[in-house]
Amino acid sequence: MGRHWLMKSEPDVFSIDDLAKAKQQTTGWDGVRNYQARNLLRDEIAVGDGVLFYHSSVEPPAVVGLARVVRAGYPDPTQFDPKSDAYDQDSKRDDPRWFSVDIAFERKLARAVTLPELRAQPALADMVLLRRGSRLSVQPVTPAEWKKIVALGDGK
DNA sequence: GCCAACGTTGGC
DNA sequence: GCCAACGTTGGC
Repeated sequence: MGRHWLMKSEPDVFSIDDLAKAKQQTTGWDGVRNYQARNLLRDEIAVGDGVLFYHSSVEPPAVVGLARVVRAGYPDPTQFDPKSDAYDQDSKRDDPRWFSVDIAFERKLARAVTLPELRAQPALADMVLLRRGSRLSVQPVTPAEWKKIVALGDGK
C-alpha cells in the first residue's frame, strides 16, 4: 500500500470542488516553495499514494476530501514562468529547485472534518498538522491517522 | 486584521 | 557561521 499525505490549499485559490471540476479531475500541485515540502514532493511521494485535501485559511479549516497521486515528482513548471507568482529566477532548467506532483480527485468526504474536531481526537494528537507552529503545506499522515479521519468524515 | 511561529536573507 | 531583520503562513 502507498503512503498518505495531507496537502493544504486555500479554497479561495483552489478548492476540492475546483479539483473535481478540473480537466481529468487532475491538477499539478505546483507553487510549493518550502524546502521541506519540496523534498517530500521530489523524493517521497509516489504514484498511488493517498492525499487528504485540506482547506486552510477559512473558517473552519478542514479536511474536505480525498485525492490520489497520479504522477510522482517532476520539476514544477511555474518556477520557470516569469508571469507566475511562483517564478524563481535563480532556478536552473538543468538543476530545478522546485518540484510538483499531480493529484487526481477521488471523492469528497461525506462531511468536512474540521480542525477543532481533529484537535479533539486523542488518536490524532501526534499529527504533524496539529503540532504547534506547524505550517508545512505538504505533510505525511500515518495509516492510523488516515483511517481515523476518513471514518470521521464518513460519519462512522 | 492581528500576530505567533517559522523560514529565508544578507551583513558582518 | 551568527543573528537581526524581514517575509510568509495560517489560525484565531
